[in-house]
Amino acid sequence: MLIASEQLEVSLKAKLFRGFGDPSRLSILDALRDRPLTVSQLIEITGLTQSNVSNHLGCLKDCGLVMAEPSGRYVTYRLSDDRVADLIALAESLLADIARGVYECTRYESPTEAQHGE
Amino acid sequence: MLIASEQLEVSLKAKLFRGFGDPSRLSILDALRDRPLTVSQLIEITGLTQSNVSNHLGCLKDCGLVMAEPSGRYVTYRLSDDRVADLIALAESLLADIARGVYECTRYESPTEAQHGE
DNA sequence: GTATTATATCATTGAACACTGATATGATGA
DNA sequence: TCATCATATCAGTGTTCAATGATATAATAC
Repeated sequence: MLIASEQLEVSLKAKLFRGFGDPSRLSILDALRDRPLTVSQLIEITGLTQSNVSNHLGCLKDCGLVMAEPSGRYVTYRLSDDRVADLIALAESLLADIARGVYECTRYESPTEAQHGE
Repeated sequence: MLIASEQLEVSLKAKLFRGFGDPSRLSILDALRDRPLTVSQLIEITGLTQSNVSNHLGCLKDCGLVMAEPSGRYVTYRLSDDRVADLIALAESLLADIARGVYECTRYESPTEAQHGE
């Protein structure tokens, strides 16, 4: 049985993973792997709305996954640590081998979407 | 702007991360880092209910993160790939440096819990 | 056979949270 | 000053999904 301090650590780790666990946030992080980008650039690359991007960036910044650097009217965001990119790369590598399984992991989804599996 | 196939890949990656993004699932994966365990052992270690553990194991198995090995009345689970443990280890390493930020990433949480911030 | 143990499944419920739209802030230029 | 541009914030809404409780399955023991 886990003790309190362990639960807190697990909870923190889970929260960190959830930072990567949303398609919008992940596409933002993904874009920032190549180079730092302004909010406008992120909006164009991801195709998300301005407020949506801004909300997610706020979360990612609070979580320490990205850093903001304002200059004039623009704010440039970059990954705060190389390990953020490493985590995504490692996940990609893992995913390459288990993609089918993840794709079919639809037990919590709507019946309609679950039909996509083979 | 992301094209369809890229969105699908991002969506898959996000889903993979969400496998790690719940405290219950993460504590199960965490426990399995040391050694394979039966469902009963996981129930005892994590303190979760039987149906809860079983539900999460089902998801983790569908997603390819763990493997099940039935023997008699027992089912032993193990991590399906070393990179699953690697991902957790990398996240721990990253978390060690940005723990404060993640802890205070409360923008989507209740006002009471948000008070923890500085 | 019945009882018990180990695990899985399923429907329901409630909370977390992603998205939208409106508005606010803050910088630049006329 | 006012207008515009880039970004941030916030309230409202809808969806996702974790947790629970009940039930089902399947193996062992009696």
